[in-house]
Amino acid sequence: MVTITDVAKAAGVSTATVSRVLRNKDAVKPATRDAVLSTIKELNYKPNALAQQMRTQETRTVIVIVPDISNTFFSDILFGIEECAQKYEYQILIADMHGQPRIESYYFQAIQQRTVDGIISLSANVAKNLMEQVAEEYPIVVANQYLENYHIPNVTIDNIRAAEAITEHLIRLGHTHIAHITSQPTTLLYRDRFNGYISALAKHNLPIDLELVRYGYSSINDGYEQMNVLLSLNKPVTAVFAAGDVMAVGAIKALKAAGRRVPEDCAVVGFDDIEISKFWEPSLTTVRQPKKQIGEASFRKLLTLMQKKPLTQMQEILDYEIVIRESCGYHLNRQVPRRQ
Amino acid sequence: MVTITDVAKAAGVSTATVSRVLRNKDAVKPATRDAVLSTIKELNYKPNALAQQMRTQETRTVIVIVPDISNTFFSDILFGIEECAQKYEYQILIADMHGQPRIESYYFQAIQQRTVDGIISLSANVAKNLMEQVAEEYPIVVANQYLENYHIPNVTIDNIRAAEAITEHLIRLGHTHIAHITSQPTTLLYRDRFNGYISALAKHNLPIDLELVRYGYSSINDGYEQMNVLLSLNKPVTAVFAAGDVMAVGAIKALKAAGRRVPEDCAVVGFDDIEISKFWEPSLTTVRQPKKQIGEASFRKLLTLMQKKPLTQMQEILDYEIVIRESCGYHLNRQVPRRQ
DNA sequence: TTGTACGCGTTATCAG
DNA sequence: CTGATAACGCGTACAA
Repeated sequence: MVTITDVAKAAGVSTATVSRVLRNKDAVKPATRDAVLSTIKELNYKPNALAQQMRTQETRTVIVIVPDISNTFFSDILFGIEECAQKYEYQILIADMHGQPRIESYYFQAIQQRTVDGIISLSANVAKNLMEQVAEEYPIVVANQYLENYHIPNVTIDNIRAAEAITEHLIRLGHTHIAHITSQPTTLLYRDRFNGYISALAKHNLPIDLELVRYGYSSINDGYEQMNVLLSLNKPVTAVFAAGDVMAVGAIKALKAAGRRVPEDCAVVGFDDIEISKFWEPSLTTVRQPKKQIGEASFRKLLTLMQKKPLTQMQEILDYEIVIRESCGYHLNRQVPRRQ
Repeated sequence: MVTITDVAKAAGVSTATVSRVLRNKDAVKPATRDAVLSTIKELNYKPNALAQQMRTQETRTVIVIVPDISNTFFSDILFGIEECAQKYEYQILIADMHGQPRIESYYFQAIQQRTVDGIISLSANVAKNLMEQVAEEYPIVVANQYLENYHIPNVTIDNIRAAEAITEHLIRLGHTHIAHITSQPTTLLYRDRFNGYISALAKHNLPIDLELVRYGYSSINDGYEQMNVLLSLNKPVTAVFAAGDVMAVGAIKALKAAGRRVPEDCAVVGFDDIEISKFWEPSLTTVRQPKKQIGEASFRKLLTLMQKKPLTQMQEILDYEIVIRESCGYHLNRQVPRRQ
């Protein structure tokens, strides 16, 4: 391995000068600079990043903790993060949790080992004490998710209002018996969406039937199974609000398998607006989260933290948008499905 | 920041002893070990990974270069890599190319900077000279992809035979006019699949019409557009072999949009067996690649390289499997669609 | 069983 | 403009 010392010797200068040429900052006589550059090329010298990082105490690397990278919702957020990071010459590492919370904890340790300068977590499932302790000392931003009573910077949409809005969309279409398929209520995110759903029903004086609220995790299969449970209840449900597009897709499959048409016999709406939603049949009415912007905003927040500048706001709330496609039945020129 | 020296001082021992306790290798008197451990806990000392890596000259980190992480095909391979890496206590970094080849080059540089111990590339789009030069000196494995005349270890299936097999499956179902939607022929992978397709047709004395071979990239939309081109040709096509499931899905959408039933009016088969394929309607007949095993095998190969052990075989060919679902029409109790 | 001392490859400080 | 030299935090001969 060729080091800076080798280059210095070969070029007949000191290592300091080579370093200066490399960092292109301090003044160096053009002649010596050229000499150094040519020997660098000649020896095919590559600076040892490890040594640099150790010396400067910064890695210019940020780790993003992703619950499940195969979900395009997360990869879209990631894209926003990466684009923004590139501008500021930061490198992004991706840590896929594969649903194992201990992986997140692991990376929360990693930052204490100085191998990254900051963390963006799209999960926030770490134990509260570890999270707060680490966040006190190191740059950490939580995106998409957030936690009650935590003092950790985060970026999200207003999940309560968004859930309320899409539920009201169904209500406006005439539905009065709307089911809700959601994920684990231990996650604040899903509690918010649930609350938005309930609040919309209440606002319109619709009956609230908690049996119509079904809890899965977040896979297609979970949506499928919970929809089957709903069907087995034999209740007059004419619409379903799934707290995520992936589960909505599963619900649609279950309905079709049971011989129900979507949206004619039962409307379905989702949440997130992932890539597949517009390709699905029927295409999905859903809440679009500004995924790329969530990514950008969270990186910017993290950058402020890493630069030790003051944070103007702890919590950043971005705008959502209701995307109306086929699965809600909006475009049908007919009445709401009759209750069974 | 608390360093090993701080711990040593506080515990009243030398840094060497602290280091020994940490690495749990050399003999240390139980009493002193306990003392050291308790002060470590007390001071909340975390070893600086950067310094460790610099000292040992290894990072126990491997980078995986992925063309597009939002494609579940790649995330499934990644899963196999990660699982295997964990066993050997290696860390995985994911580098998403977002279709930009220069990102791959960037990471090929990264290894020369010692920030990772090895590279697994699922892309292999780097310039040949850079690739070979780097591979000569550093541990590199190419998976899924491969290159002609390169001396770089790689793991794949036999794409030629697999393509031939699935084309023959269509032929056995009675199809004689089979189109092929594929990706850029600059990629050896797709040339192989094309060759398998041609070879199957030739073997069964079927006419070869190169106008029925359409080139997109690899998105749903590419499949959609190329299928529309095929339709506009007004040729008696009754089956389509798409060189990837994503494009197959696009083709199915185009067929449906044109009012053709799949598989009744036109059969479609894909390649890869990605997650969505079994959920799509109709579910996709395809070639299943052993994604997890590809991941595992490529990590194992890389490990051998990193340990500087001799490689028994440069090229590892894994088994594929034809997965028969709905889209090929195998389960229909009817004749092959009549040609238009 | 433990401590001393050196070096990993850089960058930054301080003289010159 | 350039060169010595001291860190950065750790692991490891070597000595004790």
